[in-house]
Amino acid sequence: MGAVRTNVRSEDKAGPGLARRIRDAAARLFARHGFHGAGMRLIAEEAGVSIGALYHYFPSKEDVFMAVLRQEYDQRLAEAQALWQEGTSAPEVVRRVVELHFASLAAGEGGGRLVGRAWQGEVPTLRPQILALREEYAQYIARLLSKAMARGEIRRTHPLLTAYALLGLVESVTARAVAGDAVAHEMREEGPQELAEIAWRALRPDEAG
Amino acid sequence: MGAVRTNVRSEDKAGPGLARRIRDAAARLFARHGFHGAGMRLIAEEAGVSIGALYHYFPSKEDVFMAVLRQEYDQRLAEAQALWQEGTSAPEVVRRVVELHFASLAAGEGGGRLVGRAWQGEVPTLRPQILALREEYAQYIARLLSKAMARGEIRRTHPLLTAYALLGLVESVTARAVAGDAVAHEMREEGPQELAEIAWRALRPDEAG
Amino acid sequence: MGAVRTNVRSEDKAGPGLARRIRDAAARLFARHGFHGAGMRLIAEEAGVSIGALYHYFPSKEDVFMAVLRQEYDQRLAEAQALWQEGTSAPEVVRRVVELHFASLAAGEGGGRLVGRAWQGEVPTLRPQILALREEYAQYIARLLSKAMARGEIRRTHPLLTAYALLGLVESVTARAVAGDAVAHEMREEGPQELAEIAWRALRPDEAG
Amino acid sequence: MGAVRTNVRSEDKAGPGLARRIRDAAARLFARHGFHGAGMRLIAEEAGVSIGALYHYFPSKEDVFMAVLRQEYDQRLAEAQALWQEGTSAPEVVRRVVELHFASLAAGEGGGRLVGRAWQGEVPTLRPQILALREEYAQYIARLLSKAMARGEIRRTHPLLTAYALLGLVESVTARAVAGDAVAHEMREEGPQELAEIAWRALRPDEAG
DNA sequence: TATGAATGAGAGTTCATTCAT
DNA sequence: GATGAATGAACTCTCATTCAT
Repeated sequence: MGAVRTNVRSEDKAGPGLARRIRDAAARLFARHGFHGAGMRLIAEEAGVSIGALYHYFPSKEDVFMAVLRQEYDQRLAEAQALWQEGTSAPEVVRRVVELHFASLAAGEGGGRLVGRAWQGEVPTLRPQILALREEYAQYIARLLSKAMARGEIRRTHPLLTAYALLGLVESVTARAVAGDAVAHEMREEGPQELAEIAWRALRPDEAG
Repeated sequence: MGAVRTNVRSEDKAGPGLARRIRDAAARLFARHGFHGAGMRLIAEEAGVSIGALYHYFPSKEDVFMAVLRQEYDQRLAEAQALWQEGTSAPEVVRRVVELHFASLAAGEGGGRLVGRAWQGEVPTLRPQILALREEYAQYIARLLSKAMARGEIRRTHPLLTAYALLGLVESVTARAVAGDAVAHEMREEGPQELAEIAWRALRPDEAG
Repeated sequence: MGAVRTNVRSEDKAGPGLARRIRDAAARLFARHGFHGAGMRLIAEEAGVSIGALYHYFPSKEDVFMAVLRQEYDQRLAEAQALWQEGTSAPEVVRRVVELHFASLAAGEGGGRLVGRAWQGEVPTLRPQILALREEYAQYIARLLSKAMARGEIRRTHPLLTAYALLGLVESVTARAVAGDAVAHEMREEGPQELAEIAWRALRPDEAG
Repeated sequence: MGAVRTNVRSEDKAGPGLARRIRDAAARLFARHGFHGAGMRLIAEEAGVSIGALYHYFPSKEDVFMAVLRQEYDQRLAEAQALWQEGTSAPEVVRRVVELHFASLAAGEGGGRLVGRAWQGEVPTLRPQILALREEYAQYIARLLSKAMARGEIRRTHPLLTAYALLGLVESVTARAVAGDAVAHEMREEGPQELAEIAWRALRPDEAG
């Protein structure tokens, strides 16, 4: 600490100047080359700082990685929270969850891809923390599902399990959709609707009317 | 084709026994430590061969990795092929796809986890090949779905997209289910049924007589 | 001269208190971790000052080290000077030199060990200065020996050589005596007497009436 | 191991070619620059091998250092053992111990100086092992002293303590004697005789005839 | 005076790969 | 076929030091 203090007003974590620049640079490089492909030297260069500065703000490479990942999930959570609050109901909620997640994953170079990529393997040491991050996100969605179930708007399922299912559903398709071929293009077009449809059908209550 | 031929590969490729021993050792170590965590020295030791021998059978580490991955997918495909052929019908097919995939991923230490882990990231250089491997598997499932659609047993969707969705669905839940906590236990218990239910509801034809 | 003046240095050099605090902290850390084991950051923390302050008082780490060492030798000289002055005679002088040196080296954590440790190696750049410091101390003892020789109280030897011999004698045994085992305990008990005996026998005049 | 095997006939440890070359190069550099001053890169260059080779033979820098030190002590022990065996008696034994130790320390650049330098501090982690090495040497001398005591050729003292005293005596004077000035020259000339005289007087039995 | 963010050379170590045997 | 000694680029990380404030 100390490093991160300096002026407390901007965004959230990783403070003002350098720390943010480092984190953003790292996000790009981790997304592009993976954890092991992006060396500290490379990150420092991309951020335009010295290696020393890098270690001034983050105790280790793993900390840089986790900071990046945390920021990505925080952002995703914030976006998700911003979406409802009003009384939007069932099918709409599901559709929005799917579309939002899809959009944020498919979006370009940023750390977005990291989320779809890093939640397993890669850095064995970090696994518990990474899974915890993902769990936080999944649980937020699970809570939304629970409320909808309580209101009878979707059928009763295991909420957390269903949340993970929805995330995986979207991530898997997105991963295919970012490739460069014709099929990928097709998927980017139809993906959100098809997935929303799938999700909604999976969750809608039985039509026992 | 291609899909059906693949499980032959693992026979003729595996050489006189040494190649197979190496590949199996590598499968264990990659699954346990990831691509970068498992060094060539370690693999050689685990396989009980010299480094020289290792390089005699595989030109590079990446080749070892791809051989492992190919073998895993081949095995998965073979299992999938073994399941139907007879006239099993729609909900049953879906259920079996889900359960099989779930089982093979959740199964302990083996290369199973590799499949759920490596399809993204980790080794950027290998991405195209890894995605191609996954595509092959996805396309096999897509073909199954297409046939079912043709017979009117499930509703019409984008088959490949749907296949990816199903894979992601299962993988995501499995990844959570292999953790050690109570929730994980719960998911391992309920996972297959819940997921099969989700999948079937997502795919079943509209009940409009 | 020189020898007598030195213990004044530690007063005027130590500045307004901060310099002294730094030097004392450094003494502890150098003694505990060696020159390379004690970083400037660590010293600053132990002293409760900023790195900036540290560099305000000492141009470099080597200067901190030399200041510590100088202070240790000054203190040792001061103690030595305080001991005689009156007409204590030969065997007593020898005994006291040995005991004093032994005691100050064996004394716990303080900079004492530094003296027994740093007079060789560790920081090649500083060797000349460290040897000079040691020489000053040795020469003080050599002068004492010379006087005793002049009075015929001890036999004639090369005074400086003999002084070094006495220092080494004590340091070597002390170094062994600070270990934690039973032998070390034994040596701490018997060390001073045995060494004093050895030294006295080595130096006493031939008994030829 | 494996590396060290290859052809088992030469000297003792550190086998045939590279390992020996590395160790000798390291001995020179550690003696000249101290443990921290001699980097692995430098050692590799001095030995004319790659860094990889260096790590092929020694697991870590500390191992290189200990190998060097062990070799020095082994050599010293071997020399010591070679000297008597016949029935040389008391004053001669003492003189030889002193002279031998003096000679081997004063001898040029080799690892000789290391022994006089490294037995304290420098690498805190290695202290126990270094002290153990020194202890082994001291105990050998202590055994010689014990035998002489048993035969009544020298007076009864604490043998190990006395051994350490003798070593320190010589080392301290040697350290001064390797400097370049006139006094050093003087000490190199008179050192052995003066020290032998000191040692003999310290140890000879009381003349109670 | 006093601070601590910033620097960057250099540290020890790893590891995929080569090649003479 | 099979070995493993040898390579060296690249890695993460440390630390004495500087300097704008």
